[in-house]
Amino acid sequence: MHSSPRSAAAQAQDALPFTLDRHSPVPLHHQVARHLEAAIENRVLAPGELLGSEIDLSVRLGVSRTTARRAVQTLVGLGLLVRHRGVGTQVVHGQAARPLELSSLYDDLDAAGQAPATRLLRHEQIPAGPEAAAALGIPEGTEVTHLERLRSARGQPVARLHNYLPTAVPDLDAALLEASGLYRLLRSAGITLCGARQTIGARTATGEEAELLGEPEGSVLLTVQRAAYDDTGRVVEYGTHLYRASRYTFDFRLLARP
Amino acid sequence: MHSSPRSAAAQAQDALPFTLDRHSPVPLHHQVARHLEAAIENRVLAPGELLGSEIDLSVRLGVSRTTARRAVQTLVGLGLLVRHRGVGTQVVHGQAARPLELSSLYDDLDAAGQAPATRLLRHEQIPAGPEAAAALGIPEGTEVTHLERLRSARGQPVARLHNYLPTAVPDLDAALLEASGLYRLLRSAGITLCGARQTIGARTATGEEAELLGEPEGSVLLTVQRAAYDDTGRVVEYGTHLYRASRYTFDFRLLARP
DNA sequence: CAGTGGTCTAGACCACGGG
DNA sequence: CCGTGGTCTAGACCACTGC
Repeated sequence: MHSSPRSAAAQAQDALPFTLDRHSPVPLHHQVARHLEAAIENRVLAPGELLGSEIDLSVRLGVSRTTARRAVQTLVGLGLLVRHRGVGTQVVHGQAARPLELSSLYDDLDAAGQAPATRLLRHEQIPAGPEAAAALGIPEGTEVTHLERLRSARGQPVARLHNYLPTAVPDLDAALLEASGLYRLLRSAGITLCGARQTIGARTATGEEAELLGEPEGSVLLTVQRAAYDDTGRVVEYGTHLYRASRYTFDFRLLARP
Repeated sequence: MHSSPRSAAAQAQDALPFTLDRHSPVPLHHQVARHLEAAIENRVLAPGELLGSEIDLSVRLGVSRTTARRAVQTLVGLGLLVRHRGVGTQVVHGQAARPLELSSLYDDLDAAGQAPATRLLRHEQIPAGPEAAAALGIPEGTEVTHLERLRSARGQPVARLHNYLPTAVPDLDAALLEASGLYRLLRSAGITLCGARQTIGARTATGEEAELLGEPEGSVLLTVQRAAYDDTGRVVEYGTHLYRASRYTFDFRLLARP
């Protein structure tokens, strides 16, 4: 580590002359983490490269070791850095392993340039059936908001979406629902989703389903039931969806238990 | 919070008279987290119940606030506790939202009492094909270990599993492979998986696949491709699997990005 | 206003890994 | 051996909540 004239770690740190704003409302450790993340993203810090020690980092940034360490910890949690006791901290090899996201189909398609579109087939208040009631944790027959939507990408139907919301969400009109994803609208309404339980299966399509999705009868569908909850653990949305298996697959990441 | 004669929070804390072993190799914050988790699991701390403040907790346990806070933080990360500034920390409502695990099918079935069994159909060293090579990040034609297994539950076939390993794993014999899950064996061999990228789709079965799985030809299968990587981001296993959709669904949790 | 969680500091000791 | 990350402490100030 003391190879002359200067160690690789010291050189790596020289490439990080970013400044911190101590009067910003954004926490110091978060500022540090953001800058480190950007450096890794831009390959300023190459995969496998050793960062300087936490002590060095804290001294150079003028923060306590605890704060520097917390920033590093964040990136370790994101899978961008790896720490080895007695060795040091290095940028992870291979493609970064970003953690799982609670994805919105609309946003996913949008990000992939698939030109998503939505047709609102139903928007009503109905008494909750047994399945939706159980998933939402409310008594059967309670009034819930029910949505049925047909999602297309590049002009072709991809999915039929059924959603049940236990609370009436204001400002949830057809125009908005056809122009954006439901999760984005819920967030705008002040409902922050924290996670979801999800079940994926597959079966053949009924005649009605096949016609709606533009598939031959008996073709293969992916089925999804998803219950999304907020940060208090309350289920705020339950959906049961069908995807054309010929045009869609689920792609996501798993994290091992620590 | 100062209702006489004693606050609910104080009562809740009285139910946690656990002792800490300061000479144990297991960290204090982890001991605290384990005990808190058990208390929540056993409903000693009821959902929605307020814990005492972090200061109280640290004083009662005789640790610093930082240590107590770290334990609480762990459980917040696990989705068991929720914190609100100015209010306090409370046990999450509804069913606990345990985070996602990198599951082993064998262990999942075992835990569900489904009496899993494995038949080893193939175990060989072969040159990597284009798909496996790309997934493993190695040149095409490199020698890899290839496994083909048939997984059953309660005597009925459930899945056909193909696995590719870039390194020859010693002690990977038929007896072990038929008596346990692959991930458990890899862990025993010192390979610790950290996460995985996964794609789930569906299609109909070919005649050969249908026969192997005991399904009629043309029945629906769930398809899974999974690349598992270790803590350095290197892919250490690639698998492509088929599941009988009539007998299996994927059940897992998603966490929203923070 | 008092109490809460959120952040930050400047120290300390330990366990591990490499030279 | 020394440097690393892993843990822990005792204090401090702030922003937010509810009364």
